[in-house]
Amino acid sequence: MAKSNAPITEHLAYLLAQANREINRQLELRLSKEGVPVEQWRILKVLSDGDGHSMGELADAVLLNHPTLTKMIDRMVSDTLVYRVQDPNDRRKVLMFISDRGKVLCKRLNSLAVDQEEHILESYGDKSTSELKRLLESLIDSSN
Amino acid sequence: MAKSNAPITEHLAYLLAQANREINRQLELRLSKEGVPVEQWRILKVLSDGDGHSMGELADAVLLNHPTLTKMIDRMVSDTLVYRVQDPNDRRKVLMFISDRGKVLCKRLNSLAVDQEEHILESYGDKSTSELKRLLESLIDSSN
DNA sequence: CTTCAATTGTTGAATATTCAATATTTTCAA
DNA sequence: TTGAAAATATTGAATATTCAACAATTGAAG
Repeated sequence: MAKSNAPITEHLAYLLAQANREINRQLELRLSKEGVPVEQWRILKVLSDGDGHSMGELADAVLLNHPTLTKMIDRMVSDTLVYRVQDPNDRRKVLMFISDRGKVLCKRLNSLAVDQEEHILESYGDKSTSELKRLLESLIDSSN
Repeated sequence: MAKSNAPITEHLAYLLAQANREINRQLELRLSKEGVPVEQWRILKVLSDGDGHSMGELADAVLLNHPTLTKMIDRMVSDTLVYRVQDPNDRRKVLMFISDRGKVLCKRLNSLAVDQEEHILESYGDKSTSELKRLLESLIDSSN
């Protein structure tokens, strides 16, 4: 049974927030070399399969609320990293695509992100990393 | 070696963000019963040892930037959940204390938070939960 | 068919967060 | 002891996020 007087550092919610904050901060630092926020990297990465993704789909995938995504996409359209196309099959929907410029940027960002993953692998270890990933995936699964 | 074309769902940074978002959303939902944001629960919990904590210390502990914490504390002071005392030993510092009202509220919040932990234990399992906590702690350690 | 509910995306106002600058106090070296 | 640098917290302006309302389209029941 969980104790209600346990220090906050023993709560799973807190540990997740703390770990996320730290890892995200590191990634942010690397991506800032290209002046791109983490969320934009996520967007480019999801779109880099070349398919069209609706805003709703994209919002889920990149962990952003709809209005926040809309405004971020507005900026990225201005920067010609992505573009909107009305879905011909369902005209309520907007399909997002990555541009050539977006693809080029995404490649550079991917390599910065991989740098970080490798840095984590070094200091944290191969075994721990893959075990942690496995557990996180299963936690996410069990929460739906 | 990490692959730069790996889907975003294989990045540790992404899995952490996703898990954190989901668990935090659930906790938020429970705490909303008392109309309190997660960060305020963290603050009350840290202060509930009865000691005075400086703003800097508190900001670290509750994972908030200094200006954000200052403004949140302003609200909590208005609600008489906490109060400020100038540190007599170092007058640059402000020591934060929890009020009696804050303590009462904190108890109710703790039990909501424990509800959630127990819900996670049920659906995710005892073993996985403690193993995940262990790995998260060690990741955080290795990142400093 | 028509109408009403549901889905999808955007907007504007309200709210919250962040960045840079500031004020105060302490530390420490000259 | 003095003066410059560091540490601490707050403020205000700029930015970002969220909430609720909206517009457009589709789906589906009558």
